[in-house]
Amino acid sequence: MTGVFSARARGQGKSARTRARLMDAAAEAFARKGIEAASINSIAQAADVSNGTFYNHFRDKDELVAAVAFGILHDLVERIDDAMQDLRDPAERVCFGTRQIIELAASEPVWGHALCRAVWSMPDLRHEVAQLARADLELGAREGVFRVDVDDLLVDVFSSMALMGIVLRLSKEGDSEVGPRVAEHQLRMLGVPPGRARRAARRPIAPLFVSDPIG
Amino acid sequence: MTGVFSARARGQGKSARTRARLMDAAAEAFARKGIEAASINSIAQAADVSNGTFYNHFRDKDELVAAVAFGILHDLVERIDDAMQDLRDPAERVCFGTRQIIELAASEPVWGHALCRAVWSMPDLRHEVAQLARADLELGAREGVFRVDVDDLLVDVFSSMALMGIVLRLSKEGDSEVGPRVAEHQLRMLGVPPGRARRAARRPIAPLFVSDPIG
DNA sequence: GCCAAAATTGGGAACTATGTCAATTAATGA
DNA sequence: TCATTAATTGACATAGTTCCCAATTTTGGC
Repeated sequence: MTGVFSARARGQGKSARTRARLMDAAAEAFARKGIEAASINSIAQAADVSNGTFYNHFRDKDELVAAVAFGILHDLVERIDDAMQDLRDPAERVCFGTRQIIELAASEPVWGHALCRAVWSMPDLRHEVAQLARADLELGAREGVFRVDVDDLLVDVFSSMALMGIVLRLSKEGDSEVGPRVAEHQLRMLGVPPGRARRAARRPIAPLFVSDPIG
Repeated sequence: MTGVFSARARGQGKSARTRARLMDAAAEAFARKGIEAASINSIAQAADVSNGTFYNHFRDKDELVAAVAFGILHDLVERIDDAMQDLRDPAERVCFGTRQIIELAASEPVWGHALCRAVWSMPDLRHEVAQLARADLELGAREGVFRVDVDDLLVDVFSSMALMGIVLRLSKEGDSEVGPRVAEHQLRMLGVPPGRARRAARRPIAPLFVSDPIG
């Protein structure tokens, strides 16, 4: 069985395919033994390439972890986006997104942690994913529901709150209230009146079934 | 000259003093050659301790980096706290703290980055430092300036915003506006009316002279 | 206080993983 | 076909980590 990254890289150049093989092998190894315990050599071996080849595709292990984590995050975001088709209210969309990403990341601790670790070392990837929330923030601003200027800084600060939500959810400190409460704080920051923020953030949402982010 | 950590550990047990010596040697080596380039062996040697001893005090290099980074952060926070003696308004105190920590961390890129990375892997240390902001949040809530319940989650979310500020300030994306803008978003989240939040966050502040966080 | 047992700390050799590099092989295209 | 570029290889140097034993410190009963 060939993993998600290889599948996605089919038809692309050899370099992209080798890179994808490494990422699949890494995803498998990380999930099985944890990130620390999976050595680069074993990953390279599982991908049928030599140690040296690994370094043609990734600067170091951190970059590999980041690439895999963001790949999976991208999948999750797409899935959440699909599930949001019918939601029209920007406040509800924002809450739904934050709460789902927290729950999904929390349901896969290895990826949740990898993500939190990767986010800070790879500004470009972070930025790219953060922009996925941007559309909803701009929609809200246009409709006057959010009373802020939407720019890069706002998007990043907004994302950092969700990220902290993931960390709290993963650690024992947090329970299922984390998502709604983080979302509520986000809405308040965006200028939604407290009462309305509270109600929107606590509205029940259908849990998203997560088969297995790895493939 | 003996470093800050050793000075702080004077009078404590031998174990604590050895640990402090390692941290001082590490701080010095990190600042001089960068974190990557400073090997455990060279640090242990500089601390007059064998390689194996290092691992009696730290699980791995990351933990050492985190310990040093948090130690320095602690110093910075104390210094900021001193400079805030005269500020009585909770909103202004919060803004001052956030803006100063962003500027100070940004003035020491090595530590700024180390901190951002360490924060996510060391929940206990993160939590401890985050609590330093708690007093001001509670003061504001008591006085009715902040309209939120102050609890662990709020404190952590609040901290994550400042942390993102540090990251943005360190990367090229951010300029000197980062501090005020992050602080403004924090105040809005805390329930301060937008106009007042904006004014408080943009009030000029005296830059804190930073001699050298390392000692 | 004193001593023996237990726990912790220090030492350094052995081991494992990371990352580099010159040499080799595969792909491209004129 | 052959020249040029790109991708891969695996041995090697370096750094990180483990292990086990000796030395030291702490603990707890007397």
